[in-house]
Amino acid sequence: MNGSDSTSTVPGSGAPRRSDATRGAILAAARERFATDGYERATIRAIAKDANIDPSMVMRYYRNKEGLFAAAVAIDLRLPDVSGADRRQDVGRILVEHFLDMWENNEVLTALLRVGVTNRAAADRMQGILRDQLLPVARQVCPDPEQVPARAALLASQLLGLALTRYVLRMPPAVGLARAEIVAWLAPTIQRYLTAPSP
Amino acid sequence: MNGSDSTSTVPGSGAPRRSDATRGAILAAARERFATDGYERATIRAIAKDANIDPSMVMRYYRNKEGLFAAAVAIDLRLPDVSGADRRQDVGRILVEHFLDMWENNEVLTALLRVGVTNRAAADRMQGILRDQLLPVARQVCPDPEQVPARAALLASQLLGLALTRYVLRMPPAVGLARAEIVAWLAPTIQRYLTAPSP
DNA sequence: ATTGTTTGCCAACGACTGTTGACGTCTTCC
DNA sequence: GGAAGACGTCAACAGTCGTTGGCAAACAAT
Repeated sequence: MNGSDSTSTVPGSGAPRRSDATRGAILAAARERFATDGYERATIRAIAKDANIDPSMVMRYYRNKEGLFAAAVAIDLRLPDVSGADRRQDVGRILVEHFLDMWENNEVLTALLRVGVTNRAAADRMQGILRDQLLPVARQVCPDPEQVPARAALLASQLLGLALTRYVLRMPPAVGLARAEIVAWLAPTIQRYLTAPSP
Repeated sequence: MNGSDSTSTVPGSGAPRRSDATRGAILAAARERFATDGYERATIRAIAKDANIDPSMVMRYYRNKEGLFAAAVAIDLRLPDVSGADRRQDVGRILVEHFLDMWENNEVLTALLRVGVTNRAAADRMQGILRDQLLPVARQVCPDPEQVPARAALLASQLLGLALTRYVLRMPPAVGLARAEIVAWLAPTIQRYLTAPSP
């Protein structure tokens, strides 16, 4: 089938092992199952079957189901730099477009949201992403540093809400929105949450 | 300990049965478990234990786990009428305040969102609520009838996103927002999604 | 007092879960 | 060559799940 995709094996450290193909297949299958089924219903047996290996291999390479999930779901939002004065007044549009690209090309985001709703560890992971990746962006464009967390939370609420209705719940009217429509409607909202004077 | 609360027994039809207290206890325990644990981890055994009865009673009265969930989670958003010309220009604030009241006093909403993310039947139920309860409100205030579904979807994305970050994921900065802050920030967003000319 | 029905508890079923350990095979190094 | 270890398969464990049927007590109707 394939040999390497954008989110494949080799995190960059350690020598290449003979089992890297298997490890990669497990991770790919795990990501897909977690994304579509959530944590509990994503069975290790089902994941192993998808990866065409024995369930015990999953345990050998990732210790736990927890360990598998932790290894399968690592998220880097790759948020762009918006500190430039010119980009700062477009931060709404830039962020919305970036998020749409991310969500449509990376099933890991769906997996994390689906699992985070019922799994504490995954919810904590999402908090970490908000704190380490979203908050710095808000800091770049917010007028008052003290309001940064609140404004980042508002930002997260709108973006995650869109992802929830469109990519997780798949509500028809949310799925039916064209990309340009979403950007046109949401960009001003995000722009206001981040840069407008507090109301 | 209590005898009757706002969401207790007797849906209004049928003769009162001797087991109504038990049925109510089961439903109350089920709502709490579904709200905090999601569908899979909300065990029938755990629910029965909370209600101080035998697990088999749950099956007798609600047939299935599915049946129990269907009986436990029935949602009426009690959305206010906003057709009046004076209320129409306040629809953003009115809806946000109404949703905050709902979410903070009704654990059933949390249950439905938590379960809907991984359970098809619950997701369909949410679609039904959007269609039957949210869409009519949007129809009352939208300029162009053709845009009603899209605008209702935007409305849902912002309100569900807030509920997700604040009541389900419990992200600290979202939990830390004061009620007045939320209303001040979100009301203009909702107002715009529903009434502004399309961008 | 006797029926029939409702309510409840108990024990158990089959299926499925995460996880473990033993065992054969293939690769690698000396 | 042989030794050491990585890789993979198989069978099984202990536990939990939803669900079922039988049986005793409490009630209702006659």
